[in-house]
Amino acid sequence: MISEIVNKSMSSSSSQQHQFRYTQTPSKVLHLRNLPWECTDDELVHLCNPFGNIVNTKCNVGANRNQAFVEFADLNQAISMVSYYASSSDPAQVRGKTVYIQYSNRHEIVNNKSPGDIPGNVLLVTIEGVEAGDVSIDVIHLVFSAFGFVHKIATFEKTAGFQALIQYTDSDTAASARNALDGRSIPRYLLPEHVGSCHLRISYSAHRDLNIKFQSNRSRDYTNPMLPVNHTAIDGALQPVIGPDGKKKEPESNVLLASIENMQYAVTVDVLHTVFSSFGTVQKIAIFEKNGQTQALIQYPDVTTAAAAREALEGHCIYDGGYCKLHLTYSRHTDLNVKAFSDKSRDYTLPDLSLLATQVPPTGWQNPQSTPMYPVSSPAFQAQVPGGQMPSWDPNQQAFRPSYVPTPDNFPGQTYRGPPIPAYASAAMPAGASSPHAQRNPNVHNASSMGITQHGVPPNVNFQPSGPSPPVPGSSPHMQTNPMAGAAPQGHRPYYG
DNA sequence: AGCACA
Repeated sequence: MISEIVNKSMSSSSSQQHQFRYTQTPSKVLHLRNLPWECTDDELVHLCNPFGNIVNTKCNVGANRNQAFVEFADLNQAISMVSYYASSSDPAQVRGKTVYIQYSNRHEIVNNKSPGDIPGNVLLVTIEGVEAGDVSIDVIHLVFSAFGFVHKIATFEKTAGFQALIQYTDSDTAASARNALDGRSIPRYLLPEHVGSCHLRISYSAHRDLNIKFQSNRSRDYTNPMLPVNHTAIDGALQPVIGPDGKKKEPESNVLLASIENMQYAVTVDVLHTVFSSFGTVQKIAIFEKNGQTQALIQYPDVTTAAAAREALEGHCIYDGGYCKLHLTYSRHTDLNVKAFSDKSRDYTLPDLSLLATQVPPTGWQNPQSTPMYPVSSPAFQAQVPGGQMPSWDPNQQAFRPSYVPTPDNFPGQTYRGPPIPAYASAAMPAGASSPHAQRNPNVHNASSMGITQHGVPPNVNFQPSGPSPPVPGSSPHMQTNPMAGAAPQGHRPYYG
């Protein structure tokens, strides 16, 4: 007995713990633990209200969501509750669980509720890591119907990403869906193959009743089957097409979505422009991060060009050695809204005054099949694109780039490990000739010797558009013909697991 | 059963 006490006092030698255990100064904020994880604010209020006015609560706190804080208007009210249960024979309970109450070590509940935490019958769901086209409204409906009747769904795209408003009958249903799905992932088999993980972030919407005008591919009202159908939205070019194999195919688009795997090297707007310009005029480029993976949207003037680029580049690596492997799909977008000139985006369609003075008139891409799809010699690859194609903005023409100052530091030293040889002429370069080790000498930074002062072309651009000739197997050690081939088995993860 | 969160 005595030794126990001694041990305890010794083990709790830290002043923190000591204070915790013995000198809890009263606070009008109470800390409640051992709550059921389903505990609601209402239940907290119900429990604490008899002792005073509750001005704030914070529920479902902690890793197990089994703690809470309650703030009384007055310190004496908190004291009365603590002392009541300190001497009471029957303990405080929520849903039959004994709740342990003590003074919090803080004196107010701060930031109790962001708007999204105020319960309601409408959920705001952010689907991370996907584009709007990746998750159909039917999939969303399926997933969220598991918790109750879904009245309405409206989807939209915001800066936060692809979002959906899900309307349930009541906030209890909404809460159960939120509790079950927040942070979880939509099962892989319900998603297109190129989608990696896609986590749901769920908060409450302030909406009570969504105003759905049409049944369309972006909104549904399941309570009103008579609602007019927006056929253009449903049947339009954006509607997924079922391929001959019965699998969903994304509709073609003039905008490609590139997911870049194995991003060993920075992939800049310039690099992408270089790569994708081999197939036609690149109008706009936007680079962004989705779930830690770099993606880019590349806009061509027409679907045909985009299709040619996709066909040729799919599965290929920008850099030798399996680095920066491209996975291309069609985007839902048809016209990107990008900053004209930033490090993550470019709009090549805008007139550049400094360019117009000296610019060669742009010539449209004529026949991608009849000419080599990529320049044959590396240094001035940009200028040598056959067909007279001249982008309205040429990264190699420094004189025409008033606001663009190359910053070599953009390449972290440890990744910029070699001469920026845009070995774009894969045909002229035997597979394996460019061994990664030979090329990535950390001491070689002879960018300018290549005639390419633009920093955006990292080492050894050993790009191998297939075009007329098939890809060379084994040219990149890590290259898989089908990038998804190895991923399929583990793609099936347990439902919401 | 043991202190949140931007």
